[in-house]
Amino acid sequence: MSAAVGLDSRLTDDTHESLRLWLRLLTCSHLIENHVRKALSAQFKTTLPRFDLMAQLERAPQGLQMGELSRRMLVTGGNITGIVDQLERAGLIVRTEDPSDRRVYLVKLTKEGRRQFASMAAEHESWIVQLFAGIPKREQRALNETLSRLRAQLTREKP
Amino acid sequence: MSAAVGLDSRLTDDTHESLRLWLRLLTCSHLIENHVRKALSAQFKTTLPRFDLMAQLERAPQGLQMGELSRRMLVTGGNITGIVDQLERAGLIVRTEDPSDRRVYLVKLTKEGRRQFASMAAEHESWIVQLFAGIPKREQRALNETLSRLRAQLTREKP
DNA sequence: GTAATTTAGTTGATACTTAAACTATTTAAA
DNA sequence: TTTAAATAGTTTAAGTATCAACTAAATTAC
Repeated sequence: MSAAVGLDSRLTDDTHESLRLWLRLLTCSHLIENHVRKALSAQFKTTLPRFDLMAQLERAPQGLQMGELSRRMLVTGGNITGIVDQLERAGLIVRTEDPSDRRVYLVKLTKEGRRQFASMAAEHESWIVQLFAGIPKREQRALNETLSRLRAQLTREKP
Repeated sequence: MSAAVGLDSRLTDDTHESLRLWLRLLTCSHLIENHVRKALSAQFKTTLPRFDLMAQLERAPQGLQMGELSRRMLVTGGNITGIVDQLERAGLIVRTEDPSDRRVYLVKLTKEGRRQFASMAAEHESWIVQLFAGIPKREQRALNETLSRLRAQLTREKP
């Protein structure tokens, strides 16, 4: 392959569509992530990974195993251990033992965790709505539909 | 890490469109990022940030300042210092002094850096094309167009 | 022309992340 | 049943990331 290609600026017409798309996707993700991270830090003195983990638990009131958190958040298990440790130390979540399988923890939000998450989630949603405000709902739906198919494809038939 | 359910499972219909869109965007980014990171590690014993930094330099043969790398890669300056240190130690890039402004370094690829990047870039592009293979070109163009507008919006009127 | 401010880059502390090696438990096989 | 294999979670080392505090150099203001 002769023409070496760059990451996001100076892309010419002959550049493959997919590569350009990937770079835009990555750029948009980083921009939004950076915005949300700063806002979470400024307004709630917390971090994005902690917020994400609490969001997972909020949606699973029965609790989630460490491995399930790892799969849902797309990060490795060791990572989950660290974040859970911190949130547990802060009293926002608890590891519950499973009597039927002693290798397993069921992680759940505490009452205080649910309370704090509720106030953060409302703010978080309004930030996101703001950030996407310039994109018409119709287009957002189309984007959503395509990304949904992309995601299905990316998770299919893996090692 | 295994094939994952993803960040956006179990969302109900009443969830706002923008929030759902954001979670899908993030999930797709992470899935592709994870794939590329593993491939870079397995085939070239390198990392995504190092590859990204070299890609920036490949497109700027005149060299880039540390601060310009920071802005383009959407990461903080201290981070750039660390990655540049490593790539320089490996002989793939060099810090060049700018006689007209002694605070500044101009960072450039070495000959060996260009050589290594060329072989990685070709592979990288083929991975990306593969990952997007199931999305029709027409849709990729539409997605690209929307993301381009989103990006413009997200970067407008900032600090 | 000197002082104050801004800009470029680095450093240090802390947190996030991966991969690989590890412990403990459960399941399957012999 | 004893052993082997698989699974759940943790630990460790190294890389990546932020932010805030720092040094050095260039600009601006007076």
